[in-house]
Amino acid sequence: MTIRVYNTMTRSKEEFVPREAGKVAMYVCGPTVYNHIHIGNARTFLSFDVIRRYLMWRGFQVTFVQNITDVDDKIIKRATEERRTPAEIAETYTLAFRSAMDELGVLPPTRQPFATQTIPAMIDMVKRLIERGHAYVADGDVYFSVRSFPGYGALSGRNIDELESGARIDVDERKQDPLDFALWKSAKPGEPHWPSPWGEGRPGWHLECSVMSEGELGLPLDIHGGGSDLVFPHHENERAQSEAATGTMFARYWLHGGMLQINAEKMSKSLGNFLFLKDVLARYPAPVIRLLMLQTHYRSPLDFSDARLEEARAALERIENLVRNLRWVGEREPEGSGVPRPALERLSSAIEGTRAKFIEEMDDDFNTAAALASVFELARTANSFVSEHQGDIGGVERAVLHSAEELVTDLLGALGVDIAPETASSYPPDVVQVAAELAGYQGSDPQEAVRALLAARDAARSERNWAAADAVRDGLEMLGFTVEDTPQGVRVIYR
RNA sequence: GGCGACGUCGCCAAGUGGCAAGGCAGAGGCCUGCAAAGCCUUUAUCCCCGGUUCGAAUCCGGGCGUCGCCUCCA
Repeated sequence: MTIRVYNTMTRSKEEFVPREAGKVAMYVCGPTVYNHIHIGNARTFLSFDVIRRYLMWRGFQVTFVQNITDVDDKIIKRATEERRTPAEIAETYTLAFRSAMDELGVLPPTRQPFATQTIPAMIDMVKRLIERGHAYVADGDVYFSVRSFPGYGALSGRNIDELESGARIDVDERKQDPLDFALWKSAKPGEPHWPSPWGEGRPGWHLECSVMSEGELGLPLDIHGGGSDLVFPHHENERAQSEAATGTMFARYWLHGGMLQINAEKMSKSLGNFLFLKDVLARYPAPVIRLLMLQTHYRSPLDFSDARLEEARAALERIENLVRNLRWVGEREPEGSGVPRPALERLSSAIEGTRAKFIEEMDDDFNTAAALASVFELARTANSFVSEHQGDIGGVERAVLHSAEELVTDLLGALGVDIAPETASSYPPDVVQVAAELAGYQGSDPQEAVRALLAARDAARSERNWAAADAVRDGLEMLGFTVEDTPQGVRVIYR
């Protein structure tokens, strides 16, 4: 079985064959650290986190490199506004970025180079481009000559002449062609600067990704990823620089994620309709946000809203309940005499079928929505099995149900969704007080207190004293517990 | 103006030639002392018009609508 990916370069799905068997060299454009990242940035990083995790799950050794762009016009602008140095701005938002990614559950990159620590290699690439006739110096600036690179436009599907006629490009006298872009910019007073053969200056956008990806991974990269708004000009220019400088293919597969929208419009800082990731994380747990993203294919536009977050929350609960139900059955002593063989075999084959379907869908350009559907179908099958046969669960059945539980957590884990285990250790201390009032509990241990409350409720129920029983349940629910009476007895969930 | 993507149930969404996945929400029912969880039942000639085909949501042409890129953008 092979994995197929949609390659922007060829506009088609292709079989994924890495340059070295079993290993994947992956580069995803990281943030320019001039502000907190927004939920649209987060979508892209989440999409590539899922791709990376899935490739790992499928047995590839993935080297994942993501840059931090810590020198840029926007950082300088922000620094001026806040009367801080660009380095301070960059540091502040680098730390914010890392902690937000961590909270979102995005795996840290294998390596995360900084643009400012790669300046000599950038200067070196600019030199190579000048030597090869792909760049020229003008007044302390260095420009890349797009006409010197025959494949320019191939990635984004445009040609130079059309771009020029469409032109909203500022005409700069120093450029030989309006589409030429800066490799090196001479520094104005007060701007960060580094010495170079062309005078004090700083690198242009695009250059850092070319240099860092090559430096960390070597060429060609297997996967180069980013949001679809980076296709032009950023990735087009990166590719032109790198291939012109090295004569080697830059990236084997170009993957681009769809835009996140709010009210059917792209969210962007310039439109002012953006949400910071940190603010969304303050209201919804990371797995809810991740599940919302997973329910749409990574290349499609995704409309983001509170309503969709609520839906995702409910959908995640369905999966969590499934796992909880399976664990609950698995932890009981098997008492039943067994389930008819055909029913058990249907369950077993559903479990195997789910794994196969999940892999088939994910192998097809990371179709997370369809892969998730296979898990939901298993939920129905396993839940009905339990509800139909709950009195007959024996050792064999228990083992099969346990394998279903393991499969669900494994598959969701492959997508980066951790199904939270029950954490009995973190019961709130207030429960002791409630237990003292309602159950005459004398001790100080929250877990014992809960047990005492449940025993008191049980006693009340057997006397058909519903008021007393419900008082216990209400007391527990006020503290965040959910009390459920199952055919196997009462269980309590704390979240 | 140029290039590109998309239009599938009330909402979200998968599905690129052969009986239209899944999630959320709604309705009815089962289970329960009541709940919770769960189960069952229930809602789609796939934007419109033509064409190709034995057969089209899926391919082709036209129309309408939405969005993205072309300028910093994930």
